[in-house]
Amino acid sequence: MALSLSGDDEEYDSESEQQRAANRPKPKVGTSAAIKLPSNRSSSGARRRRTRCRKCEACVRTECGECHFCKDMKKFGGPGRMKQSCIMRQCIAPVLPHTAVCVVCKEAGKEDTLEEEEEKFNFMLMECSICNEIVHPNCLKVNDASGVVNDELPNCWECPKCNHAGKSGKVSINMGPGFKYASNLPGSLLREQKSLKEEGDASTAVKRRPDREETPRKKEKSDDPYYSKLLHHIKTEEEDEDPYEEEDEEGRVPHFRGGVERRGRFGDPEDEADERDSRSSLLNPSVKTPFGDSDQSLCSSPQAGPSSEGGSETQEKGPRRKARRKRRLPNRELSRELSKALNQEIQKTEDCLANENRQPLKVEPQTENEEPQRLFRNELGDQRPHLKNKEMNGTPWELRHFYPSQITPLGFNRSTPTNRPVPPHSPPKCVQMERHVIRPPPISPPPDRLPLKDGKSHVIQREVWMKIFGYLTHQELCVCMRVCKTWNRWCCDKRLWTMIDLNRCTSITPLMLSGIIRRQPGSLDLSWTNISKKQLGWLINRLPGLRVLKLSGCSWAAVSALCTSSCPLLRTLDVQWVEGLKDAQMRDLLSPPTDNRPGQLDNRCKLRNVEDLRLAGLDITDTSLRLISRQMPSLSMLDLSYCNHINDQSVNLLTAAGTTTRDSLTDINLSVCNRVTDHSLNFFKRCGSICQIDLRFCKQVTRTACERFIAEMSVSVPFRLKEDKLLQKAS
DNA sequence: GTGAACGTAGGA
DNA sequence: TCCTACGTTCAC
Repeated sequence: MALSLSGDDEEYDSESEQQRAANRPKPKVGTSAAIKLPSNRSSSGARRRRTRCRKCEACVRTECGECHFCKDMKKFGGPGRMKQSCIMRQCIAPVLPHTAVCVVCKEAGKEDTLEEEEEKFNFMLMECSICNEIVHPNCLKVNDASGVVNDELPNCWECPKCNHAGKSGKVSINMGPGFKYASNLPGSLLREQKSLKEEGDASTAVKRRPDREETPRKKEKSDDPYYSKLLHHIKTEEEDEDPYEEEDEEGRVPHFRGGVERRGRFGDPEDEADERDSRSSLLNPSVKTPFGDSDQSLCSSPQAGPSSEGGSETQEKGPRRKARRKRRLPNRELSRELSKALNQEIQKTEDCLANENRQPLKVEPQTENEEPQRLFRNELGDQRPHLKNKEMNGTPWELRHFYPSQITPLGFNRSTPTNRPVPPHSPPKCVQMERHVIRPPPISPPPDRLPLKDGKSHVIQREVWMKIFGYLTHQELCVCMRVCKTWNRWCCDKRLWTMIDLNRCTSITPLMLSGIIRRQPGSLDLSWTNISKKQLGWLINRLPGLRVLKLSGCSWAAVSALCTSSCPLLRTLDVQWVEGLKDAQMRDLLSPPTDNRPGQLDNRCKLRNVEDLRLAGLDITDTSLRLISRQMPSLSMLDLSYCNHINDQSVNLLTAAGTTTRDSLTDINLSVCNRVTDHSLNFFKRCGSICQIDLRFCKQVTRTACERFIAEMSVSVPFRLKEDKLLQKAS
């Protein structure tokens, strides 16, 4: 028995009840939270709590003061009930406490006193993720077995005894060292499938064992010195991560990731499509079409994860989809490729992590057909009427497709309206991810140099490689990630992922979400995706450093996640063409966060630091503009194009005396606002910082008025007409 | 299913 | 002794 806490639990229950009665406001029934550590720690014992390494990037950061947990802290005015570390300070490599000792010799780790790497390993404390026993490997007298080192978590392995006995790490699904705040992950997003627990241990034990033996991260202690193994990484990597070998493995997990997809990028597209079709037919005759087109493959395919939501578009029949594909824009293709590659890479990372942590990522279906069928039944349930035939904001969809392609205002990275992806009706139902911690990435993922086959290291240092990687596109980075483990780690460096663009990716999967968190981008483009409210809320709460968020074309249901979450550093918010976003919703968006803890009051606008706000195509009126001018003192760029309710009075509001926007606005886009007239130009004369006024396609604005504006402003600020009715400050 | 709450381990 | 925060439970 790996974790036989039952006895302790019973004993502790009564005790903790008494304690709680005194401490908790509301008496609760049940067991206490913490595990009582037995005085004599043995193999039957509870796990040692881990503590900060105090060295990693996260540990040396200061608290952000803005995240969920910071806000709870007393020092930030919170009640201090949650007692959790700042999201930004989640230690990347939590270590055993200083008080930990070897269960055999009762001594602490002694690796610091040794020079030889192999000796270091033998005398460092290693905690078994299965039996929790902490020992010096040297103190073990088991010669015919091997320990499996988890190189993601310091001092963690599966001890030779457990490994030899064939015990699996499954028992530590929620208990394993380093699995911090796993329970804080929304279960519907990141969770091992419920059935995982319910399904028979016997069957999973039988299954998982071979999986574990194939894990690329595994290191056998036995005869090979540990660190010489590390130095031979590159060799191991090449063997372990052979693409074709992996392909075999992927074939067994068809609903998560298909090897054909990856290979497809190197081969003939038509052949690949055929092969996908045939393979998918083999895998699941009922799920044929999604494989037939590459834009499906990006992430809403069964490979991309069972939570692939919605996507009625993705369920369309092959020929029709192929025809449409040819009309698509190159950036869309790129975006698809990227999301596909990202998804693959993320899945790979998840697989590795799951293996490292000895946790099953998923339960393989009993038959190959089983899981995909279930998935698609789930997805097909809800299909919204296609919005292409609808009108929004009084502008026919056809026109909305037409105009933006002609108008590309300078300084505004406008997303063009397109077919809105079908949003998820409900949070993912059958997500299969283990409850491992999603930690922010280290700034400089180890090792420092690329290990070579001959045991030496490559002459080029990591930082030089990083500079080279810096020239690659994300798509290319995803390819590099498949080269070897070291490159996989290095390419995950968040410096290479400051911007993540999933624009028009029709399905956002949990794997993608965790990949995003791991990369901690400063800029995230989720425009025209079917991200759900829960997913978005989960993301925002874990991206405290997010500065640019693009959600154009998403549903208000999803965007409303911004109402309850806080993104203090957000500078750019793009909510163009968000369906259902009107004045009432803007009010919710601009009101103080609703997730304040009791006793904690933050009346400041969640979006108070936004400088660039994109509201094109929304049915908003002066009511929203009043709020904006009050709540966004730093707003300098405002896109109100295609807002048919915007008129001269709106401009008057934004530029009125006493408003912050009067002085902060530098760029304003009012193109295709048909109620705006020449009179608005008079109001803009009051703006001290205005540099660009876009009035293109405003029917009631005349060129004469623009020229008059330029003439009158020339005394103080020289303007010019860059295009018809596009006024720009002359530099 | 989810995340707030909390006992207490561990460090200063 | 005080503070931080890990790892757990359980109310919602």
